[in-house]
Amino acid sequence: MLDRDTTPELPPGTALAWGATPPPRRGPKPAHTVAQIVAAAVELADADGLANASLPNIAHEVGVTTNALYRYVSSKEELTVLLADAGWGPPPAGLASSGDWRSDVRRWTRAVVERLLSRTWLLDLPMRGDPVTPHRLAWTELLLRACALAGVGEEHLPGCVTMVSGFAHATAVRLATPATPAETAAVRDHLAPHLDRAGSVRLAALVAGGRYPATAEDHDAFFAAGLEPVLAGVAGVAGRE
Amino acid sequence: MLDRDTTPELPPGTALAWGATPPPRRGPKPAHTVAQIVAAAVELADADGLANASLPNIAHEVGVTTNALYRYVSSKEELTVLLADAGWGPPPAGLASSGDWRSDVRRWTRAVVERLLSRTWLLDLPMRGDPVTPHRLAWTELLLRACALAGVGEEHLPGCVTMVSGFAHATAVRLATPATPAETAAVRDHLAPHLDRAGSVRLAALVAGGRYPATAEDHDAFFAAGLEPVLAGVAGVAGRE
DNA sequence: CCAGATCAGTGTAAGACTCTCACAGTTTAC
DNA sequence: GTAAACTGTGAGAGTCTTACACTGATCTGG
Repeated sequence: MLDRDTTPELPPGTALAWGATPPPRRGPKPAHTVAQIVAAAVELADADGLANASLPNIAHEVGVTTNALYRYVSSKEELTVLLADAGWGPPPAGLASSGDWRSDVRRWTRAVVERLLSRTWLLDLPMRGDPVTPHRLAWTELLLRACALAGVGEEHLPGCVTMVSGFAHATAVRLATPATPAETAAVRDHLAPHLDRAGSVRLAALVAGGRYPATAEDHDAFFAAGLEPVLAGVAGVAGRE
Repeated sequence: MLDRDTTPELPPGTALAWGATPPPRRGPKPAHTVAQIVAAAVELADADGLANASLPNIAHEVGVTTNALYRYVSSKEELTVLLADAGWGPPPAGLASSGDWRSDVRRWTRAVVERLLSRTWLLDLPMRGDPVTPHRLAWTELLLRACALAGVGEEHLPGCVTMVSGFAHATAVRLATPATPAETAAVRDHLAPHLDRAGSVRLAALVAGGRYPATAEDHDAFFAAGLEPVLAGVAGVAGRE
């Protein structure tokens, strides 16, 4: 039972994520650090998915007993928060503003999708509330700047952030499980009669047109086409301030 | 090991979700149905979150042994797919088109957010790929119609759907854990110095202005403000066909 | 038409996991 | 030297899943 929580009002893990280090205390010095533990967890998740980042596995990787981890982290939930922030990591250096807000938003969204697709276990992490950890906030800050550069006013900034990041997340979710051609065909054949019967004319048209679900090939096309309404949305609230 | 899978190419649970019933077979008739099991799971999740919908709990609720469930469902994953579709349920009847596409999109988005906030365990379900279950597709069909009514062309329909539903999902995620005033204040006080030090001027301004994170009071304002760029985005790709 | 082989539904039991807590031993700082 | 903290051992209450025996209903062969 970890008792070093200096600010119990904060969501779990928040203080630790910002590098809060309690003042030196009495007993023997810790043989490891929270950063080491989180790094091990990231490695395990990268290797074999989120379920692989279990406390026993992490402990084995670090070289301690499962229980020793509870000296560094008060619960699995807290470690999950740290894992999420570490999994996102800092935004790529190339995301600095180019002066063209459309390019900024486009590159930001692409970077998010790429990160989520290269670390699909980030999609499995339970997320609630607003991001309050350093890396995730760094990503948000960049998006905020891009929107502000476009001329979006204060009252529409949160909305634009929610729209753009929501689109990025939804795109990653859709592309995260690349369907094999056989699967796609099976789904199509299975769905078509049901859709007709249910009167889902729009869906039926998309399925018949092969646009739904998107196959792995047209990742880029899907992304680019989806980005257009997003950019139009930002521009829409930016113009009429 | 359930062997009744008629179309193994389909994602797990898909066939069952559409009510696939294998032809009558030899042994004793099942004492229960998949629908009963899923209903019990929904009830448990509604009562105490997704973790409460465990196989032992579901089995207890239904009145059988844990293992008997494996005669109806081949794995927990498959049951999770069914649980997701049942949790969404059919879209409310009031979502039929009003003739005004803006109203349609607005009401659709609001309905999604409301459903997600009244069943926050839907946010905990692992989601990948495109929805292929009946209720979720019914929701999508309605959104597609609203976008088509706005004049969005075929090539932009998937993008608009992704944008709008992504926004709805992201909004629900942000509002799902209502922060107490004390928590909000604690986060604010804790974050402010870090943001200044990191040069996150935009975030610092939002935090200082009290707009970030949103408190429980301004759910509606947050939602309404966020919806504006979304509607502008749909309008943006609808006009220039 | 009836007997019996065949398979499905169920219960009991057990395996390999998970996260968490309690206790004793050891090490460090006050 | 005392008090506190790190670590290991042990254990408990869960999770999902598989294997095996038993009962019961259907289909097949005579």
